[in-house]
Amino acid sequence: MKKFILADCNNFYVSCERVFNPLLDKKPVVVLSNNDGCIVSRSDEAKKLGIPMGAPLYQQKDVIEKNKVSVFSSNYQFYGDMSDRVMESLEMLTPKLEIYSIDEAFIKTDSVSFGDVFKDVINIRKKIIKWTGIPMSFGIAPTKTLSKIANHIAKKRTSEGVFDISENSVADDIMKKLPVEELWGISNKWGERLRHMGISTALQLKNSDAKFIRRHTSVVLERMIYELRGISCLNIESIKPKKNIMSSKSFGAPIGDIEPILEALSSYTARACEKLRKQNSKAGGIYVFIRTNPFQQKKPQHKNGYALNFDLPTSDTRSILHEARKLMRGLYKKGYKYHKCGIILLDLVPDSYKQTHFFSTNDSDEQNNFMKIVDRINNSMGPQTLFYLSQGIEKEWKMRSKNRSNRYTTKWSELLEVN
DNA sequence: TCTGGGGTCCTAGGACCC
DNA sequence: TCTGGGGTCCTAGGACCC
Repeated sequence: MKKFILADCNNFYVSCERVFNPLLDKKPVVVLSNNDGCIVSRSDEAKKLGIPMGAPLYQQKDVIEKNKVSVFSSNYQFYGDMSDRVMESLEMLTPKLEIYSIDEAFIKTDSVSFGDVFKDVINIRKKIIKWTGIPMSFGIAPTKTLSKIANHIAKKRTSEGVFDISENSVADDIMKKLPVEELWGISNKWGERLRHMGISTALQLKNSDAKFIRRHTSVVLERMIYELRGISCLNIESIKPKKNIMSSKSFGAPIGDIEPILEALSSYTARACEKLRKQNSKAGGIYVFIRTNPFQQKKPQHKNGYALNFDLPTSDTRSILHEARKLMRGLYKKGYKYHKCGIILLDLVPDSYKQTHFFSTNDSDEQNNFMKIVDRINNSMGPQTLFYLSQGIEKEWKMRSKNRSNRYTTKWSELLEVN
């Protein structure tokens, strides 16, 4: 019998912080998004205080101060490295793995007996904690969608962190009480439409007419119905190169002048190009955008974006920088306080892709070698060892990050000290 | 004062062709 | 007074995820 298992790290960013700082155990802890804007990870204790997921930090100041909640700025270098450790461990212990996000992976197994899978998973969970320090939950089911539900139950209702929802009656019992919006792939908007159609629980969706739903909504929901019935429509996906690569950030403070905006854009562009070369791709075009703060509707609003296709796909930071900055000069308007800008690399192709352009005189080998050297230096000596002057040196646009923990696992200078 | 960043997939509708 | 129909491809935008 084929099974899907969803393995999910509990409160991942908080758990990472706790690995190197055990004093945080059993205490309320939250981790913030970029720019210290929103709360994106909460310990169980913080959840109990009623701090919602995604809430802006400033709205929770009172409850945080009153309850002495520990607050951390995001530390993605650190979390990314911890994620690698967890995923590599899972890969060693399981037959087939799809890494779905920084803290989640689907496992597919063809094991025969139900009892064995459960016991195996309990053991896997123990090993991951021992090797990495990160607690995980596992949901076992005949389809991906059901494994999501099982995982949810594993987190909420079990002490061993593993739940199997393969038994039909068990599944129905749980789905009867599960609001339709809590399903993987359904959110407020769709939930509302379904409720208008008289469907408010997962069980009702499972038992509704798939063809009717397809006609009135979309193929996505039709597939979901089959998945809820235990008929697998979504398989394990192998690692694919990204189709788009984005880099964007809101500024540490609103900016009116174009120069710092161009610097910020240059930095994001350099970052995006690094990611591009890391997955051995070239970009066929770019989209550059800029906007004011949409939360401040009383102030003048401006939002603009523009796409450009290259003559030939490229991964050379220098030429992409040049085009991106040119686009930005066209997008920017004087008189606004801008809040965020960014770039998306589009139409990615493998870098082996060669097509000579009739008028092109580019020596692309020379370009590739130059970029390879830059990447190698930055990889071995640390990010930003080499950077482009257009990224600026003062960096007044730089994001806020008041309470970042050490990059314990990726920086020699920030190793944990034991006294 | 302060509201994340980075992705994917699907659909509708326009452009274009014969 | 009358002005085709059917197919494909592409793009923008919506919705969703973590």
